[in-house]
Amino acid sequence: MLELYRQTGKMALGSRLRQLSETLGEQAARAYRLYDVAIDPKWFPVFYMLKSGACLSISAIAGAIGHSHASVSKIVKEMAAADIIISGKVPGDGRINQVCLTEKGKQLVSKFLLQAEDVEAVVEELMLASQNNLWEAVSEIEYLLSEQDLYSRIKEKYLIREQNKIQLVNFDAKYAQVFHDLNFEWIDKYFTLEESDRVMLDAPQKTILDRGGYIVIALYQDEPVGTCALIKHDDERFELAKMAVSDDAKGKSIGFLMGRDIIQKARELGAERIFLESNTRLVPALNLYKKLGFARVVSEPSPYSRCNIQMEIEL
Amino acid sequence: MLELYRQTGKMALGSRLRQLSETLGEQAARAYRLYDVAIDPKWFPVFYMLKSGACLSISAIAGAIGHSHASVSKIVKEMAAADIIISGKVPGDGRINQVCLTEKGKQLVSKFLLQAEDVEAVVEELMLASQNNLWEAVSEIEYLLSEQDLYSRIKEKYLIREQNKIQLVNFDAKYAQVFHDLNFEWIDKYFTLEESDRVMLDAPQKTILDRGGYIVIALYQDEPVGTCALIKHDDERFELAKMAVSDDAKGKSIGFLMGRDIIQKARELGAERIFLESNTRLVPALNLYKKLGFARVVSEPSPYSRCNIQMEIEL
DNA sequence: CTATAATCCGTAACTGATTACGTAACCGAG
DNA sequence: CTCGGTTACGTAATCAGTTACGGATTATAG
Repeated sequence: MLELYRQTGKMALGSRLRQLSETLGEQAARAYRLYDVAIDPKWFPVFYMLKSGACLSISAIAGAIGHSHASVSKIVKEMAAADIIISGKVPGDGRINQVCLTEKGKQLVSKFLLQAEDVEAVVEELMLASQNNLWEAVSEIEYLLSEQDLYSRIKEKYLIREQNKIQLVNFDAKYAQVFHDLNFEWIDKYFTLEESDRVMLDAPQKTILDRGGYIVIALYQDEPVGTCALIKHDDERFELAKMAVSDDAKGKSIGFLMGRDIIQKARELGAERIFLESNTRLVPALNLYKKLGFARVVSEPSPYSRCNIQMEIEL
Repeated sequence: MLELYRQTGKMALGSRLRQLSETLGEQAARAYRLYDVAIDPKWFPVFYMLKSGACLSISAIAGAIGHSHASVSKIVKEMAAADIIISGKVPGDGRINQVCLTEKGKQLVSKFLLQAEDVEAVVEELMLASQNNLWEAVSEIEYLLSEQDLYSRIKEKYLIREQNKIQLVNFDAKYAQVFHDLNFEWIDKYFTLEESDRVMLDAPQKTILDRGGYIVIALYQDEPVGTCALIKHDDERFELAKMAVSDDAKGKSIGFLMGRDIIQKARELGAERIFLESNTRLVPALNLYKKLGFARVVSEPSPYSRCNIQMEIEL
């Protein structure tokens, strides 16, 4: 088993912890039988919460010991059957099931504390004999995870890996079909294609590039999955348009990368500002534009009927 | 929850580890969904064992990954249903179910390794950010427990606690009944009471103490639970006899403590050796005598018919 | 050579937790 | 004062493992 851990590496941390906790639990359970305290080890956390004599509600206990309320509910039922605790409604709030130790339960407390003391001492000795304190190590990891959870830490690595799969390349005749299809797809999905769309999608070379514009194609694992165009209106004023990403490749920041590239290109071409036209229905797109630095402006009506918002960025 | 741990102390180590491992497992599972590797996280250990392309038996895998064979059997069934592995009989041994990756399974390996790499990196970073390395801490604890398990470590503490509940006191008239009953009980259980027994049990003062002997009574939580007598035969030669411990109090080394006390007393009385008579059926008793330093001797036949062995210790 | 023990595996039942869901009680705004 | 939303709780189903048991096959001892 140690051999497995050597092979799998730290990925197996979770299952290794589980295994250790099981070993500990099992051996501790054996040891508890030495002391004649008739408490099932799984009752311990609940017992601990009540040992001072206070009465608590099911969910208060659950919250304190980090179990679900359902779990506490079951444990409480068992302990009540063993006559260690008594539970019942409390006048103040009819929903609450209040749980208290019985006399028998209170008598167990001192015995319980003795065995707790012994276990505590043993664990303490194990820690002292270690270079790395397990208890502290767990605390530290818990703290680190509270700052940023494991999921988002892994996701960061994942995103870096994904970004390396993305390449931005210049438009080329071989991407003409993709340029058409990706844009047709989303326009057709949300709106209806207009004549000006058709012209541009059919002949990007003539309508965009030959007029001093620029088109970037995003490749994901060498497959074209995104397009974005920079259309020249005059020497200072360019338009960002025809931003499209295939559904399969959404969520990989491809739009952001293309947008950044377009802005960079506009600067090179000597533009002073870029504007774009969009629709308030396209919330994710608007967020992307905002992230890229575009701000809303009011200006002349668009040639496209689908557009009800304009944004602009000063370079 | 952290509050609970502060209260319960290290006793909760096991459940704390379990909780951490659950958090890790759950978040990792979420993260794994990012990568499109259609492997259930619980399959990972099995997958890891097979990833090199080797074929293994169910129990070989179970042994290597530290699961029960039943668990591996279930996982293998699931993985086979997902077409990741294939299992079947092997000519050599008809009992064995050999498990191998399918082509589809083999294709998953490289993808799997990528995600493993990311998780590995994240966990590694967590460790580096900690003062106490969790991974190493677990290793150290596992090593310490392999030397002496948690159970026997706790038992040691328990025994010390128990020994403090044991007191040895001199015989007194108020213990006459106990002296009689405890000895009667065990003699009657294994053998039949003889006349010489009866005399001694009925009148220990006259037959033992007044003739220069000694009787020790062991108290457990202030209740008499053990007796042992030192009978004077002549100035140099004493006999250890009437060693009895109540069934309730067995397993607490009470016999050993009384024996040691008797030997000490014999030294004080100027004895040169102590002998005892017993029966080979009483194996635990013989072990105790050996532990006290007695060695087997052959000598004159005993006045008690139940005795078939003599032991002696030189002082 | 045969009887017994050991090994390998699968199924079933159990365990200690969880999530899902339904019900009853409470709360706050109209 | 009632009506939707929230809270407290219990029951049921689920989950990932376990132990228990039994059947088939192999190894071993007499």
